[in-house]
Amino acid sequence: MRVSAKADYAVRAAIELAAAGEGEPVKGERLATSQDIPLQFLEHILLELKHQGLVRARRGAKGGYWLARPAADVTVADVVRAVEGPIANVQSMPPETIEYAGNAESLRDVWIAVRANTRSVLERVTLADLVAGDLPAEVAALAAEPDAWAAR
Amino acid sequence: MRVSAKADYAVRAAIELAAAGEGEPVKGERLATSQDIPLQFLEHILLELKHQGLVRARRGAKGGYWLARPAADVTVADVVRAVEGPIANVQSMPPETIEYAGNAESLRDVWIAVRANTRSVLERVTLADLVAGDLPAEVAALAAEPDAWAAR
DNA sequence: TCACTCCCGACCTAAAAAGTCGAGAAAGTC
DNA sequence: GACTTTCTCGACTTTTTAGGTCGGGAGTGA
Repeated sequence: MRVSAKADYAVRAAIELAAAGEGEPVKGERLATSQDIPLQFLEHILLELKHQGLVRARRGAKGGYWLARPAADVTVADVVRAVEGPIANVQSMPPETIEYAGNAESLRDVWIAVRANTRSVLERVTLADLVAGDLPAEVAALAAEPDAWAAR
Repeated sequence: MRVSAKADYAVRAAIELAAAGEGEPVKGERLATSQDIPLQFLEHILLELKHQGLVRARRGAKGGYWLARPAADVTVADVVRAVEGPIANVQSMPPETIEYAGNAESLRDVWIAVRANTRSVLERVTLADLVAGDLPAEVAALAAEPDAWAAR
């Protein structure tokens, strides 16, 4: 039940790319320093994002990375999935494929519900939202609940 | 973004205990076979549940495990937290303690929202609900969405 | 051609996940 | 009181994942 450093890094790097806009490519090094991410690790992450078609890149002087799509069309879920694969698995199996014995039958529905609820946040927030600091109402409402900030 | 085998095992074992009712203690071996969990691993899990006050146990012939509280008072979140600690962390830090640089500032709110949404499912479902196969309306509704079953 | 920057496989280390072993300690039974 | 049963619990192992590092190669622009 946790978000890996890799996924967190990936989203932050993507946010920086979104913030940079359509202008010129951003160098890996600048992404690394502005978000305080180990450069060589970040390069691998950016490469994965590129392979997944989220990011484009050019080498050489004036090279760097940029978003393949408008920031408003890229959700946090897209970025997380690009580096982590499918969201919210149980024992590294997607919940809908698991068979539970007898009494535990309904447990599957619980994991499904958790996944659905997770997606509903991650698929709704775009990189453009994040850069603007203006999250979708439903998400903002969740984060505004004082109880949501309690450590548990 | 995944549920560990341990947490899954713990919940399933707890469900079996809930299903057994207030009668006599259930042996570890029976829990292991009915839910197909490696016995010795399960014993460690049950011990943790005991240490967290969720379960009680007695040794010897006629010994076994039982729930310390009524099944309707034990949520899935209680069980998961007993074996995994706090739910939904980023880089093993609770999201509310993380500082994000500049453009990524709002990302924290996203992780907070994800956690809140996860809790809202796990804290609402009790072991009694699971045994009855009758989940709370909000959770059942989430699991009923056809889209929730799509692998992603 | 040269400096720059991404590309990418190989490698590494530490920690976590998942599970096993074996001795011991309480509880009930005969 | 011996015996059996069942939980207790620390130590150990094994496998996988997380989170990196290294170093060469290859495309790009000046």
